[in-house]
Amino acid sequence: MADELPDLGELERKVMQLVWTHAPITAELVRERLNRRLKESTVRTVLRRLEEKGFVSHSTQGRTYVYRPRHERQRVAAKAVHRIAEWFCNGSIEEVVVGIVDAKMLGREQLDVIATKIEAAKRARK
Amino acid sequence: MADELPDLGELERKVMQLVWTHAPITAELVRERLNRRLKESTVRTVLRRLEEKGFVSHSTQGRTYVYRPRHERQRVAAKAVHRIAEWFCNGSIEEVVVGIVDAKMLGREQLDVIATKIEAAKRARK
DNA sequence: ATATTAACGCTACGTCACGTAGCGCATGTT
DNA sequence: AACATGCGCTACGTGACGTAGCGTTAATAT
Repeated sequence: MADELPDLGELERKVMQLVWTHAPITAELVRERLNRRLKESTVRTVLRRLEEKGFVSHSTQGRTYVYRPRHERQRVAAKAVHRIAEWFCNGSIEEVVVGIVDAKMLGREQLDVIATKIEAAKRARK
Repeated sequence: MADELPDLGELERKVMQLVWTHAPITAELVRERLNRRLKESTVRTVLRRLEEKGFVSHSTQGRTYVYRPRHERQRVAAKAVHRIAEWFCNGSIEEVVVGIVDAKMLGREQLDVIATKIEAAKRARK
C-alpha cells in the first residue's frame, strides 16, 4: 500500500471526485462532467499526473484509456489525516480525532455512528 | 473564529511547531531552535507570513516582536481535517473518522481514549 | 553627540506545482 | 487516401514558498 500520497490541486481534486463516483471513466467523460470548458488535452494531463502521483491507474480499451481510482476515497482521506497528524500533532492521530470531538465538529448522530464503529474495532482487536 | 486557514509550507510548519511549544517566542529564538542556518530575515519573513495567514500574532516587547499562536495545535489540525472532509468526503467529517478507524490506524488504547471522549461529548450534547 | 548595533519592513529572486493548452504521431474509420 | 480520435510530449503563466539583501529606525555604547 503506497504511503504518503502527494498533495492535489483544485482541479485534480475535482477530477478525483469524478473518478471515484463514475469509475471506470475516460478522459472525455471526465471532461464532460466538469462544467468548465477545458480542452481535452488539459483533462488528459491532469489524469496523467494523477496517475504519476498514484491516485489512479488506467487500462486500455481499444485505444482509449479508462481510469479508475487506486484507493478509495476514505482511504485517501485517512492518509491525508495521517499527514495532518504528523504536521501538527507529532504523528498522533488520536490527538487529531480528540481535537475534532473537542471542537464540537460532530453532531449527536455522528458521534453515535463513530462510537459504534469504535466498539466494533475494539472487539476485532481482541 | 477565523475559518479556512490557508496551507503551510514545510518551513512554515516547522516554525509553527516552535511557536506552539515555546510561545511566546521571538524570531531570533526561532532561528536558533531550527537547526538550519537561516538568515534572521528569512525567519522573520516566515513569521510575518504566518501572521498574515492568521496562524500567529505578535506583541511588541521593546523593539522586539514576540510571537504566539492564534489557535492551538489541535484546533488547527481539526480545521485541516475539515478541509480534507470537504475535499474527499463531501464534507462529512464523520466519514473521515470512520475511514481512520477502518484503516486500523489506531491502536487499542487510542480507541479507548477516543471512545471515552465521545461518551463525554454525547453527555454534553444531551 | 556620533558611531554602532539590533530589529523591523520591504522587495526580490529562484523554483516548483498546478492549470491550461498546443502539436505531432499513431491508429482506426469512411 | 483523407479524416478523425486519443495519446504523449512540451510548454507557458501564475502563485506559493524558501531564502535573503537592503534600507531605516531606535536603542546603546563610545
